Parts: sequence; structure tokens; C-alpha cells
Amino acid sequence: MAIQKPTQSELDILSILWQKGPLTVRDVHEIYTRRKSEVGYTTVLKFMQVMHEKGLLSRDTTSRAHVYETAVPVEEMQSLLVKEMLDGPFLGSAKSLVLRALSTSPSTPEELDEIRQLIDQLANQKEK
Amino acid sequence: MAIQKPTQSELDILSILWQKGPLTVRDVHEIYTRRKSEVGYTTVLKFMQVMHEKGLLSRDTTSRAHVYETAVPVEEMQSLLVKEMLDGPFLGSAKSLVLRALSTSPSTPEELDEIRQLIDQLANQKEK
DNA sequence: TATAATATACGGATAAAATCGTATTTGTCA
DNA sequence: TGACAAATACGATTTTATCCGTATATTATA
Repeated sequence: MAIQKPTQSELDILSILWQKGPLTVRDVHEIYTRRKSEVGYTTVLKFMQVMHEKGLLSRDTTSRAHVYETAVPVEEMQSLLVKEMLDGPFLGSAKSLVLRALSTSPSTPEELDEIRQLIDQLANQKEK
Repeated sequence: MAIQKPTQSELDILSILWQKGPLTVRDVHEIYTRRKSEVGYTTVLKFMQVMHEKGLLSRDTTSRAHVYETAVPVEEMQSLLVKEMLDGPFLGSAKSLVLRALSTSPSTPEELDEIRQLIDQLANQKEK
């Protein structure tokens, strides 16, 4: 079954865990509050409990403060979101998505080089 | 003031209008229903009225069936969304966003070439 | 010009998401 | 071991988004 789209808050929490690895609720709450908005500790706790029920997070309950980690591969979520963007505001144009991505986040020459290689690789695949 | 993020339904309607140009509520309803889910005509009408109030759409009321068009540039919305993706599930990596974009939507060799030029251009800018 | 067809306007119901308060549990250490 | 600190569990409430019914207005035409 295909993964289903999380809510905004869920995605925010997932992103923290993808970036930082397994964390306690307290840690997530701290980062969430810093990045997004002031919300109560129990708000974040509740989110994470619900996400656990939904299968978005797994948790280790051996110590008192449970340690949560994501149960969905980041790549899968990335694909889902890119698909939605392409179906939606990017009107099917991967090119314009690439353009926006590159102009929004200033890349280093090294990064640009890596991306170039990526494109060469895709172009070669096509040839065969 | 920065543009603010529309709801999912609003984004769906905006996307239709970006793609097709100015349309009546009836037209939008038809496309929306075909692409997304069956909803009543007045549901879409209400959405569009609210969007008009919010300044997301403008409308021409000279004929009986009002004709709506988007009041936000698609580029601006694209930037906003890319920024969010980079802050979120793409963890700051424009490279992985480009990778997903290209692997999700199979591009033609011509398109790949255009993208390559884009990258060269950006790389040159950096040099100066 | 009366009627049918088709619009908009508008109020509010329903559903989903976000939020928190309070009760309870668990572990620490004085 | 008992009291404090800090965690989870759980049941609402609040807010936001989605959705539609009904009243009213407009236009074409029989």
C-alpha cells in the first residue's frame, strides 16, 4: 500500500527525526519549538503518540523517556512530495522544479558538479 | 509582505488556473472533480469566493458566470514550496531535490540538455 | 412575460488538525 | 522509603479546513 501524506505538523516532526536521528519527545519538542512555534510539551507528545499509532514512528520504550525514530524512509516521502508538486504547481515540468531548487538554495560549485554528473548519468541511460 | 501558504484545496484550484488560464467556477469544478474527488458545485464555488477574498484569485464579473484567474504568480508559489521542502524533508539538500525531480518525471534528452545549460549558467555566475 | 435553467451569496454543518490540561506512572536520590 | 521531578496516557477543547443546502438573482427563451 502506498504511503499516505502526513499532516504539516507530522511532516515537521518527521523532518526533525530524519535529520537528527532517534530522539526523545523532549528533544523533539525543543527543536520544534525553536524552528516552528511555541507549543506545549504535551502537544508534541500527543503528535508523536498518534504518529506511532499510525505507523509513522517506531519507539523504544525501555528507558523512561521513550526514544522515537521515523518508520518511513525519507526517500519515499521525498518522492511522494515531488510527485505532488509536479502534478500541482509545477505543472508537470521537472525542469522548472530543478530551476527553483537551484535558485532557492545557493549551491557550491562542487554540488553543481555533482548534479551535472547526475544528469550525464541519466542522459546516458536514455541512450541505451 | 510574503505570500502565505494556501490550503491543499486552494493549491489544487490555483494549479488548475495556472495551467488552464482564466475559467468559470463550472469549468474549475469539472476539472477538480475529474482530477481529485467528487465534490458539489457549491463547494468549489465557495472555495473560489474565499480565495477571492483572500486575494488569491481575481475575477471578472461582467458576465453572469464570473471568470476567475490567479492573483499570485506561479513562480512565487513554486519558490515558497521549494523552500519548505528544503527546510523540511530534503534536509537542505538541493541536490537530492533535483535527483528526486529527475527520477520521478522521466525527462527527454532535450530537457536534460536544457537543465545542463542552466547549471553551467549558475556555475559561471559563481565564478565572477 | 412567465418559466426553466443556471448563476451567485451566504450561513452553517461536518470533518480533520492542532492544542492543551490533568491524572497517572516511573524513576531518582536525600 | 517517601517526596520530588519528569515522563506518559488520555480525554477533551479550540481552531481550521472542507463541504453543502437553500435562498436569491440573472439570463435566455417558449
